[in-house]
Amino acid sequence: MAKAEVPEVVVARLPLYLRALEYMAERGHDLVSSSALGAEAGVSPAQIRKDLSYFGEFGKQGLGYEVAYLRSQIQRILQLDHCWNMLLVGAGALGHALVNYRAFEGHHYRIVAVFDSDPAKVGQPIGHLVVEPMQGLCETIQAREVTIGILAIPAESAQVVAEELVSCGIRAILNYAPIHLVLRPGIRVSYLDPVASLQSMSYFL
Amino acid sequence: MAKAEVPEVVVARLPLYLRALEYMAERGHDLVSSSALGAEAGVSPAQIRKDLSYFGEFGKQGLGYEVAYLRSQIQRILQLDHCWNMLLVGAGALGHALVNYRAFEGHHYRIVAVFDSDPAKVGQPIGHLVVEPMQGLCETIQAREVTIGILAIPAESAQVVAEELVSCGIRAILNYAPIHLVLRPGIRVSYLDPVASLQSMSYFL
DNA sequence: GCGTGTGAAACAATTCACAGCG
DNA sequence: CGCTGTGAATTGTTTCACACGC
Repeated sequence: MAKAEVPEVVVARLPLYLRALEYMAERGHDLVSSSALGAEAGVSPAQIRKDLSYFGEFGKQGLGYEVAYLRSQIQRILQLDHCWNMLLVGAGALGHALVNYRAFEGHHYRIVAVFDSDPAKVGQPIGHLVVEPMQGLCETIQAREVTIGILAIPAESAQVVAEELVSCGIRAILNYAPIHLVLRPGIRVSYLDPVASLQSMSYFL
Repeated sequence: MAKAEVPEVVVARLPLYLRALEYMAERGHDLVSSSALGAEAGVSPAQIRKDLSYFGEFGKQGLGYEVAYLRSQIQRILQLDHCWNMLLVGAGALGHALVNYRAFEGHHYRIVAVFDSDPAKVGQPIGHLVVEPMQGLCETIQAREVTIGILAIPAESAQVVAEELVSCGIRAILNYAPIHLVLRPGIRVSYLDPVASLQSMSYFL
């Protein structure tokens, strides 16, 4: 079976499977069962099979899944067959870490420009890029076909900047600012807030 | 009603409410309704009321919630009334950003030591700390009552280091390495992987 | 009237268990 | 025989809707 409404949780797990498959490929595995993949990804075998069944039939009964094939199929489903251009707002310590983060390149994501509202930071080199002033935002987004914005700025300015990104054509935002963004429907936002993660763990300690 | 099994999703939302309450307090709000809080936190009013009802009755009928009171109650529930000592492993660009991240201090989390296996990095200053060699890990954890470990290291070494942390008494891990950690039950792990977040957004673009 | 707190209803996600195929 | 793919059963989560108190 293919198509139909795919729950978001299912989509959110596909990257975990992909990651696990990459490690198994490195280790030279050709075939993998849903149990083995589950052990590697931290998910139950039944869940893996159910999740994959939303998108098609990728396994061989009695054998398991071909690592290389399943990997390429998940990449296709997640639209990872081309490189995504991203733009970063915020040239602080986190911004530096993100520009220098190697895993983006290895996974077809590329930060093509860095912006900051602080005039003192504009012009400074950061990795292979140079910090640009906010005025150039829209032009860069449109000229370089940037679809994803990364916010590494304080919560105070995040909403305003996010709106600006969206008005320029950005369709997804990776938000490191600890604030909920209110944007028009259809715009995807992912939140990465270490404090929130820590706080929910604190409950269980 | 108090106690009973609280679902993890509920606990995971409390930090969002707390964050929203902090902003409302800054803006001078004394009272807030579940709808207003929901708008700020990106959650439905009914859900907020249901979530809070797992822990007690915090609101006033016809009025809403007292911002300061609800805030203090959620802090209490999440055990944020004392400071949590954390330890960081990995003195790369991300490690630097984390040590200099101001929001930790403002929320009763504190990185008390940084470790790295690279001899070239040991001894280097990073923020107000100095990078230490891995041998000192256990001693620091026990001497300084460190309960949370942060992994900002490559995936290859994350499992081994995580096991070491756990064997020294760490009870929660904030994991930036893109790999699923297998640890004994009771150890909490939060995963923060920007690539995984980006990949699941890519599906919808 | 307004907004909380909460059972009951609706909906969603996960696990079970087994037919079917290599 | 082993392991996938999948309906059915179970379990979990969210929304509804209304009694109750301010």
